[in-house]
Amino acid sequence: MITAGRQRHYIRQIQILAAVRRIVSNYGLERLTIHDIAREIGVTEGAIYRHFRSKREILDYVIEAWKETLMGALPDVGFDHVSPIDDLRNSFLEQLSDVEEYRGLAFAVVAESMIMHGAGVGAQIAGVIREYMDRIKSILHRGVEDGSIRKDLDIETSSIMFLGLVQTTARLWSLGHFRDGISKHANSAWGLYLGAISTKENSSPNNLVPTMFIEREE
Amino acid sequence: MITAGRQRHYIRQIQILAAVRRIVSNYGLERLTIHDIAREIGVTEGAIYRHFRSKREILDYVIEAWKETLMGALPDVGFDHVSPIDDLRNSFLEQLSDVEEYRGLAFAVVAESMIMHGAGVGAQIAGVIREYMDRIKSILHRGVEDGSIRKDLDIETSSIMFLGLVQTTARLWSLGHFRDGISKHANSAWGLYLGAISTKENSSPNNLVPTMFIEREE
DNA sequence: AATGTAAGTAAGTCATTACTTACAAATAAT
DNA sequence: ATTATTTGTAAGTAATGACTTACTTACATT
Repeated sequence: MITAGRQRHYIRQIQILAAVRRIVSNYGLERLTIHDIAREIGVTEGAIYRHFRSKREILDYVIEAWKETLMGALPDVGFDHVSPIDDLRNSFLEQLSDVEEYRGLAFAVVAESMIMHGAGVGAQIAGVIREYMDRIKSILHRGVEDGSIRKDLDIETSSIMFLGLVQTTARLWSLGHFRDGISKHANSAWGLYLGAISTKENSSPNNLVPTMFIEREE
Repeated sequence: MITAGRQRHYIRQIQILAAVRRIVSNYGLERLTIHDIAREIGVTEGAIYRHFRSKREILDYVIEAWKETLMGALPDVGFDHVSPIDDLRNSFLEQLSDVEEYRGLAFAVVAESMIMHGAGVGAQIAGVIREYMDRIKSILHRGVEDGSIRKDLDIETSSIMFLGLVQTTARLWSLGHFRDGISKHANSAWGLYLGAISTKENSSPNNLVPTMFIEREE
């Protein structure tokens, strides 16, 4: 993407964010260099430093954006109107649709691998994941209370299974493991998970349609 | 670890493998440099090149070792003596005990993040994972045939869930998400998975003890 | 004991990377 | 219209990383 001429500060920041996503998706973290980010936008290295003081600051920005996407797929705290099961299903499908949209690698996967890079970034991402898991757990608790989720479950384990199913589906898809779209698998995966956690009554798989395909800039 | 004096070729290769594990576990892929590998063993950089022609060759060796560990946790093909459910449970628990043993990061997790590093290594690891998944799927098929696993399951999805549960448990543990040992979670996780895939009769969770703790060098 | 080889070292080369600096042009403010 | 500020470039620097080279030392074999 070549962007002629000057651009405003906040525009460039967003362009840099998009460039980071594209580079990591297509070539991996190895090629995530200031040089390549600059080239992707059509600008020189120095220009990048007009908008971020350091590479680390760029990563902070990227992680922050990822966090918002991730947490945005969850219902707001204190919003008990919708059933916990529906909340979980919506979050599940929305996250996987995000993956498909960013075609290549979801931020979930990208961030995941950033964990291995330097203590600072890793700890930051671990924190986001912890926050996310806490929210999942609280939804599961609500489900236990209203009787839609089995009492005898270990909530911790159930939340891990949730995250694991999302991440692994995303990763395998990004590795080219699936031919067709991700949504077919998303539905089947949700059915499986639902069967594992729900009280017997509502465990009727294969009646689900992906609904939450939200718009996003590229 | 400082190793005085000369060592034989194959000894050094194993030491290098161990050094790679330790470095990645403790400091991440960023610090996986020839310099640091050499220092870890107590030797100079040049010496490393007596035993491997390139860094890539070291990674190949590491991936090969990881593949053997991974596949070694699965039953041999054509070995139908043990029930499919038991096969899966053994593989599941063995893998998680591997994680605990290498305290810090299992190879499963390490390899996972290597995916993001250069097309070559990524493709290689993707291949190993594909092979692994095929084996899991064939075990699941056997279970469907002998009636211990539900007919109505999507095998692909079920295998993803299996991998996801292992990897995510491993990753969260390595991120310091759990205080106590991993085995408690391993049992609870297996119970949850078993409940999701097995025909109703045998779904009795919480009656499992981790059995497969195999010895391994450090 | 002599000799060939395997294993090791010290000191490089060369490419790359994050970041800086001195200066120029575009845009906004007065 | 003049000035100040923002955004950009060209050309660096210092550090680092993979890999090489010329030379040395330990060791096994005959």
